[in-house]
Amino acid sequence: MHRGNRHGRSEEARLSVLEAADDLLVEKGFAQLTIEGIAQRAGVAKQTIYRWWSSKTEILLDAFLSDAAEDLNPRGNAAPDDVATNLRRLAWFLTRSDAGAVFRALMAEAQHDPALAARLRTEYLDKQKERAGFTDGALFDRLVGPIYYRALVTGEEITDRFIDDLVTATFPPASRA
Amino acid sequence: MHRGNRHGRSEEARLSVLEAADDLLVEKGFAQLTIEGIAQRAGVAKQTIYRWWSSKTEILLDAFLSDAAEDLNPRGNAAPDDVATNLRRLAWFLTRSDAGAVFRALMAEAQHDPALAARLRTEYLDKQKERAGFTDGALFDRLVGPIYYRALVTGEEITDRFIDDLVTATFPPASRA
Amino acid sequence: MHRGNRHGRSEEARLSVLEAADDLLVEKGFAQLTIEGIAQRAGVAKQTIYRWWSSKTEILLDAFLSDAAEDLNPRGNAAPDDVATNLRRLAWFLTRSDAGAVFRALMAEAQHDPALAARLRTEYLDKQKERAGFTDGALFDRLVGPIYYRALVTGEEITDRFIDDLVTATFPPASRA
Amino acid sequence: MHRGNRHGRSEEARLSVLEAADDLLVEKGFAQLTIEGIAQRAGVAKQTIYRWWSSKTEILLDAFLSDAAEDLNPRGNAAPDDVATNLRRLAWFLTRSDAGAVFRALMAEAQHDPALAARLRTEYLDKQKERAGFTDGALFDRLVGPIYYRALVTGEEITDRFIDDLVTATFPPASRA
DNA sequence: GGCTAACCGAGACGGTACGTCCAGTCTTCGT
DNA sequence: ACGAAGACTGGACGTACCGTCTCGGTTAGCC
Repeated sequence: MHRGNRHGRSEEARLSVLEAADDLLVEKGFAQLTIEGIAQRAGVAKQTIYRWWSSKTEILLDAFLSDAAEDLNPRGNAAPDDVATNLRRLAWFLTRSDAGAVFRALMAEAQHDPALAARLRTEYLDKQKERAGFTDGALFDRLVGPIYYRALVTGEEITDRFIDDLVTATFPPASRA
Repeated sequence: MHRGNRHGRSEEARLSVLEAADDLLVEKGFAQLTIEGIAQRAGVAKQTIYRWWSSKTEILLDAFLSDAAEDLNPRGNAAPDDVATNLRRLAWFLTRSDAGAVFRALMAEAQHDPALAARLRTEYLDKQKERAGFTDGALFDRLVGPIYYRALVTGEEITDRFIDDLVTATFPPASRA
Repeated sequence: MHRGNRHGRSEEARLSVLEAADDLLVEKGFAQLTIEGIAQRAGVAKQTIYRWWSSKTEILLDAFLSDAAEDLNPRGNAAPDDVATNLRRLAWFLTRSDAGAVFRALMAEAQHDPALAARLRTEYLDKQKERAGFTDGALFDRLVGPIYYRALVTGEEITDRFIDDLVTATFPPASRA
Repeated sequence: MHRGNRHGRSEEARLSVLEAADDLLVEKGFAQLTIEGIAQRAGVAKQTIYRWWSSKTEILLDAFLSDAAEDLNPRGNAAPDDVATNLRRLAWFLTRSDAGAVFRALMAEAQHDPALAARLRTEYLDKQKERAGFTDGALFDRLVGPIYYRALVTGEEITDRFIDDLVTATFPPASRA
């Protein structure tokens, strides 16, 4: 593995930064996450971080997009059973996974960082919607909205029952026949 | 109003801190909001702030709870028409009002501050649900979840059409008769 | 001893900074002397240093002027015997004392720092000349110049013989009678 | 001129480094002179500098010795008239020439760099003394010392009058006859 | 005339210190 | 007793250079 030459950046440094950022976020939380801490944990000079990223959120976004997106690939289609399964996966992702912790931190920062908000939407949320196979955006929002609401806002547990009721109410049995 | 006295805290100082915090949040965003900045704008010593609040989020929470909660009082009851009206008010609050900006910032911080999250829930969200007159929490979440989702996550516009469809889907006409 | 209050600066902090700077200069030399190192050795925050001094040379000048000037008070008058004694003291100061090490460092910096050069002249050199009781500046320079030259430039030892010859040549015996 | 060969270093690179160092010293002063700056100005890679010089002072010394020494060749011998002329040339060199600026910077660094001090003495000062034709070192020092003193220490102007008095005092008319 | 060694430029790397900013604590004075 | 003022320790910020390194390109001189 090369480190510092005219071919450009060191992949080794890049990966250890992303991993360190991920780990430290989960360990100490966003507020206690510092560039200096990441550099130290990654065994990398601060300047190397500033050369390639402009802020800690950008590091997290990078880490999130590269190692988390695929975990979340919805499968199946918009049929109710598949929908329920995918919503359960979404709930697990948002509330239980490490990548979800990173996502919550990014979502939080996006509240006062429009550029980050835009990147999160185009590079993650929009792709989620596409992969889920929904043509009706409002319908999609009525399904995932309550999940995000509990995960990000109330913190209330997202039970299977909650998801089943949500799917049933959105696709009433009467309309299935 | 008294300043430097033996009669307890200065109401004048308290109000000018809350106002300064509110203003600076809207002007410069959460990240650029500092205790020192608030103290300077409010014409108050830093120590005075630390004596009564423990962090900038607590100042914001104080400001939010005292001057924004009442704006949001739902009216009417859980009947569909009132529900739609209240959801429209909620959407306006979250996306258009200054208090909404404070709320988004607080929500963001709550992602990595469990104490703040708890206070936001007990002192704001729970009361909202109560005042809205919903006995079924899951039903309430299916209604407001999509609103919060668009306001906090996707940033997509919350149109009247979106709200009407949401209400209609949640209370299908068939079930009204 | 007070530390940080509205009466102004902490004398304790001031003195420990000056002492730390002096010590570190002698121990490690000017190039290895850093503000961070001084702060650490003095048990003081970097900001406290930057609040009162603008550079490491200013700290050294402060230390030099306060603790070294009096050591050098010339005594007697411009009579040859007193002159020789005072020149010996000057030679010892420049080449052997800790304060002399600080002075050499300051002289060095003054080569590319006109403000420092000016302060050194007005606050130290001029006073030296005055205290020595010389009315003829050129005469004074012919006496001390060779001492400084050996101390700062050639590093050659300044022997008693060298000083005696210097005084004899400057005040020829013929002129004494 | 070649770049990339197996016959040793590029004269082109060497000269442009020396010139860049000289120029930058005069322009920005010793403290602001950096290896990176020299490399950039000279259009040369940093590594090329580190391959041939070990520090910025070594570059300056190289530049100084190669382009300044000859300017200073004393002429004539130790006779009073020649001496005065040579002292005037020395004063001009130290206070007015670009090479003098480099020399002052080197002298300054030599205060805390014994190796540099040694090289300056053997490769410049000793040769000066030899070329001046003085057998009595102390006598030489009594002549040049006051010049260096004013140039390096007090910054006071070195007038023709000052030099004439210096020579007269050192070689009293009575002793000439 | 292709090979190859020596030197070149470029520039990324791990580090250290810079000078600044803000956090949170403390002490004193004035009201 | 409280508020204003402001100095203090502490620590992260983002920047500038340090000195080291690896790489690809150029150019002799040799086979």
